[in-house]
Amino acid sequence: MRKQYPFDVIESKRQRLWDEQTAFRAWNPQETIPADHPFAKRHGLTGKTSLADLPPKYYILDMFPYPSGSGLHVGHPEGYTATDILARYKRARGFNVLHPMGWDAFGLPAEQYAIKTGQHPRTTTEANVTNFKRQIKSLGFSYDWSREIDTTDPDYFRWTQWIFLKLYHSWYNPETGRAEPIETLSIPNEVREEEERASYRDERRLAYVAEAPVNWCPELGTVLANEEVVEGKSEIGGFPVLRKPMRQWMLRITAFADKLLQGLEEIQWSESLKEMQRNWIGRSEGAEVHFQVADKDACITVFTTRPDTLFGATYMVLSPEHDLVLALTSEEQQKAVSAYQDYAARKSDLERTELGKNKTGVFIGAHAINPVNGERIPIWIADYVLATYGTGAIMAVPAHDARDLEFAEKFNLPVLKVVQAPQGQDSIGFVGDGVSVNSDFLNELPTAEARQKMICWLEEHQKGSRQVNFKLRDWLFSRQRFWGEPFPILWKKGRHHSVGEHELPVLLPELSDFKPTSDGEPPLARASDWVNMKDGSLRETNTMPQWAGSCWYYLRYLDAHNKEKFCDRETETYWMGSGQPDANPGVDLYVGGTEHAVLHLLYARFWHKVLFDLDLTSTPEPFFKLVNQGLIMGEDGQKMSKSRGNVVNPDDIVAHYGADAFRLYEMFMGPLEMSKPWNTKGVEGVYRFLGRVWRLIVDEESELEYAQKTAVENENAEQQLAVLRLNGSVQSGLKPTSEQLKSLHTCIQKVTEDLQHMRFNTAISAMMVFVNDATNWETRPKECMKTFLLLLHPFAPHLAEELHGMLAGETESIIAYEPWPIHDPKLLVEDSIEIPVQVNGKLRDRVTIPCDSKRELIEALALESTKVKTFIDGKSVKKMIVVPGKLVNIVVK
RNA sequence: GCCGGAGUGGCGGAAUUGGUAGACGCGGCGGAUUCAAAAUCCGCUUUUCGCAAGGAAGUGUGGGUUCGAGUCCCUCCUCCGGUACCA
Repeated sequence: MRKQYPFDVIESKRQRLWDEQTAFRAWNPQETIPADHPFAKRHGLTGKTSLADLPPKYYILDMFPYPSGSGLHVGHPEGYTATDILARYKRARGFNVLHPMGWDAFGLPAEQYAIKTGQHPRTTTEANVTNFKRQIKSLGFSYDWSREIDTTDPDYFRWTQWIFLKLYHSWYNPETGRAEPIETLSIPNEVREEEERASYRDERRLAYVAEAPVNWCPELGTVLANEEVVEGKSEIGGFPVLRKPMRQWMLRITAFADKLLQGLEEIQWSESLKEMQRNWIGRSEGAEVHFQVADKDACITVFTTRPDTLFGATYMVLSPEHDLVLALTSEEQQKAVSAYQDYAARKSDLERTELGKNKTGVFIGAHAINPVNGERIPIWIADYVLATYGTGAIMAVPAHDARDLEFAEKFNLPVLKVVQAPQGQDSIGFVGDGVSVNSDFLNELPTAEARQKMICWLEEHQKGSRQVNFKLRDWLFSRQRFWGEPFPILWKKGRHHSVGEHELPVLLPELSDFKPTSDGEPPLARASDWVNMKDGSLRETNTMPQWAGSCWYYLRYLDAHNKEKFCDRETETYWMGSGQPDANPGVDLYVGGTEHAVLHLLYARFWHKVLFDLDLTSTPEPFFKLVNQGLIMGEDGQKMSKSRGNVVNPDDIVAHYGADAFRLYEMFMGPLEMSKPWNTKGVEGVYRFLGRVWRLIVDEESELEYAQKTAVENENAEQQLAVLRLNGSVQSGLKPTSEQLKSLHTCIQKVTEDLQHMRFNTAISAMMVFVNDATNWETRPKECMKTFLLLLHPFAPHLAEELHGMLAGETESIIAYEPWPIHDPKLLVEDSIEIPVQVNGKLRDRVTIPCDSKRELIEALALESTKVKTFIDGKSVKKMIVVPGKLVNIVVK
C-alpha cells in the first residue's frame, strides 16, 4: 500500500529537532532560559527569570505507567494523547506548561520474574523502561524529558523515605485537626517510665507498628492492603487471601477521613469518582451504646446508626475475634465457642464472601442488659459481625435489620417490632424510616426525631454518646518483598527508631535470591550483613508498597533534580498555583484510568494533606481537575487481553500509519471518558484525512520526484524532503474570499470550543469539514492554510510542524510556540438564513429569510409556502411560534 | 441488593439553554480515472410505501409535561463500572 505521505521520515525528523532544541522544557522560577529557546522568544524573556516574569502556569499530568514487560498497549496513549493535545494547546495560549513523564517502576512482576529466572529486578526494570520510553517517544508527546523520574532511582526514593520519616515523626492532633511534629504531643504526667513514654509516643505516630489481623496472601508471600483485596482474592494474580494476625507498619489515614471527605467538595472530579471515594471512606453517623453484662463486671460497647430501635434489641452479637469473648463465655459454652472461633479463623475472606448469607453463630452463655428497658438479652458470637468495623460488636434488632432477622429466624431469637412501616408495608423486616412504636418515650416519633431523642437520652444517662464511624481502615504499609523502598527504620531491643535524614537513601542490599527465607522472613532478611548493624541494631526487612512512590511523584516533577530538598518551595508555589490568584490550586489536569479511583488517588491525597499540614506543600489538595479516560476494548468489543488475542500493539499502528494518525484516531473514536472498541479501519479514515491535508499543501509531482529519489538514496530520505514543492493552488498574498474565511473561522471557533471542553472527537470532525471544503477551493490562500495548521498541530504535531516549516520557512518560530488563532465573529455573520417551518410540530418546509427579519415578515413568509399551505388548508391557525433564528411552528386546528 | 454511568442507522459516534435527529468517520452501493488493479476523486446510503413528486414511522419500553422531547418528569427493561454481612 502506498503511503499517504512520508510520515515515517517526517516524524523521526520532527522528534529529533524537538529533542535538539529541548523544545518542551518547562521553566522554573530562577532558571536561566537560553535566549534562543522558543519559549524565551515567544515570551520575550531573557536571562534569569523570577516568579513574576513567568507566564501563568499550567500543570498537566498523566498517571505515570508501571513499565511492564509487555510494553505499551493502546490504552496508555489514549490518556497521553489527550493531555498532549491540551499541553500543546495551552502552550499556544501562552501558558508555561509543565507536562512530565516518569516510571512507577517498583512492583511485583519484576520480582516474580527474578525469582523464576534469577535476573535482578533492576535489570528487568531498566529494560522495560527503555522499551516504554522508546514507544512513548515514538508518539511525539511534548514531555519535558529533563524531569523524567523513576521511583526505583535512589535519588528519587531517598525522598520517598524522607516523607515516610515525616509521617513517622508526626502525629494527628485532634484539637488542631492537623498533622503536627511528634514533639508537640504532650505525654500525660502519670506516664513516667521512659519506656512507657516512648511507647505512648510510638502509638500515636502517623506511621506506627501494630499487631493486627492482616490480609495474608500465601501465593504472593506478602500481606496486602484492604484496597488490594478484591472479593477475597489478591488484586494482582487473583490468589486467595487469608486473615492472619501479624505485626505490620500502618499509616494513620483514618485520622484524615473527614478531611479526605470534605476535600472532595473543592475539586473538579467526576461525580462517580468522588462517590467511589466517599463510599470507600464510608462515613456514617450514629451512636455508641454501652450494654452492661449481667452478673459480670464488664461492658459491651456497640455502634449503631439506628439508636431509635434500641427498644427492639433482643440479643447481641460479638465478632468471633472480640476481646471480651473469652472473659464472658460461660463454662458450659466454652467448648462450642472456641470451636466456632477456630472455624471462623480458618475461613478465608473468599469463603466468607461465598458463604455469604448462610448465618452461623454460637451462644456464649452470657447476657447483657438493654440499658433502655433493663431487659436481659443473650450474647452470641457470629462471623457476620466484623471485628474491623465499629466496635466489633452489635446490638441486634431483628425486626428492622435484614441480617439480624435472618439470624434470629435461624436460631429462634425473639423479634420485636419497634418501627411502624408506612401504610401497606410489613413492619417486620422494614429497614427504612417510619414511626417508633413499642418504644416508651419514643412512641409516635418519626425515625429522624426518635434517633436524636435517643442519643440525648443515652448521653444524659451516660449509657452512650453520639458517634461517627468510618469504613476506612488504617493503611497497611509494609510488604514482605524485595523490590520496593526499604524502610528508613532500625530496630534495637525490640523498639524501632528512625535512620537519620542525612543517612538517606537507605539502599536495597545486593541479593541473588529474592525468595522469602525458609522461616518466612522477607527476602531482605537474607542480607544479614545489611540487616545487622555494627551497633547491634537491626534493619527493618519489610519494604514499602508500590503505592509509596506514586503518592508524591507529581511534586518531584516540579524540581526533579533538587539534591537538598524534595522540592523547592518557590517552585512548588508557582506550579501548584498558590502564588497566582487566577491559577487552579494543584495539578491543573490529571488524566488516568479508573482503576486508581480508591487506591492511588486516596493514598496520594492523604500524603498530600499530611505534607500540607506540615507546611511542606501549599495546597490542601493535589489534583484540582481529574478526568478518567475510558477503556479501549478490542476489535471484538471485549476487553483487550492476551488470552483473547485481541490486543492491539501501538508499534504496529505507528509503523503502518504513523504516530499522527494513531493519535488522531485515538481521539476520534469517541468521547475520552467513554469506553469504546478499537477498529483499525477507523485508523485508515483519519490516515486518509492526514493525506488530504498533505496534498492540500504539497505538490504531487514533487512528491513523485521525492519518492523516486528516496527509492535510490534511501538513507537520505530526510534531506530529500527539500525537493518537495508547494501545491500550485497555495498562493501567498492572496486575499481569501469571504466563503474561505467563513469556513476557516467556523473551524477555529469549533476547535477552540471543543478543546476547552476536551471534546476531541468533534474538534477533529470540524477539521475534516474544513479540509473537505478546502479541497474544492481553486486557490488556497497561504495564510488560511497556515492558520489551519495551527489548529491541527496539537492533534497531529509532526505533520503540522513539517507543513508549517514548508509554508513559513524553517527560520520562523516552530509551530509549537505560535499563538493560537482567534476567530472573528464578524466573519461568521450571515445575511440570510434558512429556517424550518413546522405545522403542529412537524417539519413541512424550509424558508430562507434575511437575518434581521421582523416577526411579522417571518410569519408571512412561512404562511406563503405552498407546502405549508397544503397542511393548513381548511384549518384555522390558532397560534404561531417564532423562535428568532431557529424556526417557525404553526399551530392549526 | 445498593451507588454511579450508558442505551441514537449495518458500525464508531454528532446534535449549545427543549427548536431541521443521524454532523464527521467506517462499511456498503454507483460512477470517474486505469489495459487492469491499488490509490485517488465525485455521488448515494435510517427504515418503509411510491415510477416520481411526496408521504408515513423513527433516538431501549410504557406513560406524562409542552406549540414542539434524543434532550425535562415518572415506570419498567438491558448493558457497563464500583461496592457489598459496614450494624
